[in-house]
Amino acid sequence: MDAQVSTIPAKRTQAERTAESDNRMLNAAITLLAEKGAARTTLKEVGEQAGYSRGLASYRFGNKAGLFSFLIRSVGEDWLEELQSAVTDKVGVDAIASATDAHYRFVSESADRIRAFYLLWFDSIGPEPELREVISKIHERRQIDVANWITAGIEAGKIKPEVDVDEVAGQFCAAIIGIVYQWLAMPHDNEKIYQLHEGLKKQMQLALPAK
Amino acid sequence: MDAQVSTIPAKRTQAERTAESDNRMLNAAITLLAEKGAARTTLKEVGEQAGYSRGLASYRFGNKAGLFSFLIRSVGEDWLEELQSAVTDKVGVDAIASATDAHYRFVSESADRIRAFYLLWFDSIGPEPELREVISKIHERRQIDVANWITAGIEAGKIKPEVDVDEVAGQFCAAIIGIVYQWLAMPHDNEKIYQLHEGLKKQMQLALPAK
DNA sequence: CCTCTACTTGCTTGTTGCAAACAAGTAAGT
DNA sequence: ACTTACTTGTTTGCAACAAGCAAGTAGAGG
Repeated sequence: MDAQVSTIPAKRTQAERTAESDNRMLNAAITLLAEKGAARTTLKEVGEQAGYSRGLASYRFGNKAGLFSFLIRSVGEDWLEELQSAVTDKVGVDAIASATDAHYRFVSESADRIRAFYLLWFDSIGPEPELREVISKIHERRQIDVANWITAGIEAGKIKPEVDVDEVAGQFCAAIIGIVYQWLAMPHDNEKIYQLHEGLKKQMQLALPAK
Repeated sequence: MDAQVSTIPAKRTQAERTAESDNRMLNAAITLLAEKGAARTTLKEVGEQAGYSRGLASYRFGNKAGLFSFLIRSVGEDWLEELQSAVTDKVGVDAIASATDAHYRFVSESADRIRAFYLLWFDSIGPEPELREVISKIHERRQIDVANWITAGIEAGKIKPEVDVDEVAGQFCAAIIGIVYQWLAMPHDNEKIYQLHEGLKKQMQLALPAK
């Protein structure tokens, strides 16, 4: 039931203690989410699987939404950066193609982190405002990133300046969400997920014609 | 708390009784779902708001998943037909444009039915197999409908025969899901939802070039 | 510089309330 | 009479909170 013990320095500062318990619980939550979904993941199990008591997750995060928003924040930051760094200094269609490829790679290697993250993403819609705000922020930032890639492409003279940047960026983000949905709904059908990413790249080429 | 009483014929057949309680509970569930989301909707409230006892929803549907899959089945059937009937006998890009317009219309009039339906749609991903099957069927059927519109367009000589029908159909369905996500996530921002539907129509025109 | 003591903070255990699920009963229709 | 719709009683399990215990921190007297 319990996890790694490894080297316990016997004497740790309070900050180290919480940092470790936070981390352990985060990992436990990710595993449980990927395994059983949000509804069937209990705070009790999170605490226990992290090697603590049934009550710790409750105590630390207040409630399920607290834990989940902590998770989204942690994973979300990394995730945005990972996508950005896949793009490096590319612009326009190239940037979007690289991001799409990277997205497919991450998703098809099926890391529990990503799965848990997107699960919460979908779990949080509906009129529960607790996670909504955190997630909205990530959506905004993602769409801004995409819009910037496009405008950079225009400024580099690689894309017709007439295109409606925000519209295409919105279209791209919506399509990614749709693809992720399919991925979560049918995790086995990798072929389809690949096809959807490829198709999206083609679509973006059409939507962002060269000058 | 309780709803319409209207004309109670005092003497009803058993079939009529269940039909009515089913209906009342369905409506109660739709209202509650749209109001509080899936997690906070309780079987107890569904029964009581429908004008029955706290236990009836449990008894009738077995469990939450039972109620939800009943709801998805009921609403899903109508919903597919409504979309199909908006297309009537159009083919190709026209059919897709009509369906997209209809989708926008339904969504922006914000009927609780549609909202509850799509809420469950997103709620059901993750490793809970109970609703997955029902929803997968609807996805399949929707994608087949779209593919048929496209092939009909090809056969009518309005679309280049080289297009990958399944790929474009998949792309369209994914995009719709992404749009619905945005709609549920930010119900106020109607302008954006309109823009996304319009953008999707444009994208489809590009993806389905005339012969 | 040590260390004893007061305190703060991390974590656990006890308890309450509520919903899901099921069982057993009552009432309405056949 | 008996079958089917519905209700009420009961169990189980989780979330949420409160109160207590234990580990770590700081500050004054030696």
